[in-house]
Amino acid sequence: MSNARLQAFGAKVRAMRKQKGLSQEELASLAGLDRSYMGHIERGEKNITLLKIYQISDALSLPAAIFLTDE
Amino acid sequence: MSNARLQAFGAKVRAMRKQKGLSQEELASLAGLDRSYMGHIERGEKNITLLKIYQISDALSLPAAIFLTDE
DNA sequence: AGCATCCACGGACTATAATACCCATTTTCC
DNA sequence: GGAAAATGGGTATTATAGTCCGTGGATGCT
Repeated sequence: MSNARLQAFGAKVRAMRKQKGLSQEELASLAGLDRSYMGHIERGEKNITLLKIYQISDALSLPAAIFLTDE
Repeated sequence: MSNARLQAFGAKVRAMRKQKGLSQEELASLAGLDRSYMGHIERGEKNITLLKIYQISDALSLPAAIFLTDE
């Protein structure tokens, strides 16, 4: 599994996570996700489901929509 | 599977689909999905994956972000 | 050097999304 | 009222999302 849109999503997550000064493991814990899964997401290797997207956006206190690219 | 955010997503898909004057079957066909699956999505019964969200937004020629609620 | 933190990546397993059917019910329109 | 179109909702199977464990490499710090 690999796709430009998934990579764009993951890159956005990573950027926002770093902006908050969190490690992958810290964000994963906040979002209630597995640490290695968070790594796969940021690398764009997984086709994440909608509710997981919300778990991450909740953990970062950001609207979920900002993680989706326009194109 | 049932959840307020999934229902909100489905409601948005339905609203946009009707605005374009399409049937579930027509939209499903445009998006390359099964008609009954589209029904489940609109009713908020499925936790859709990111790439499927894009398939639907592409079919409707709308940005994917508009289907995600802020809360 | 040694220790700690962070991340990439993999394997094995479980849960569930997604596909492809089906039939019943509702809605639409003549 | 009746036919056709549109939708609701179920079932069974396959594909894959997601979990849980580990290993190794890179970096920084004392």
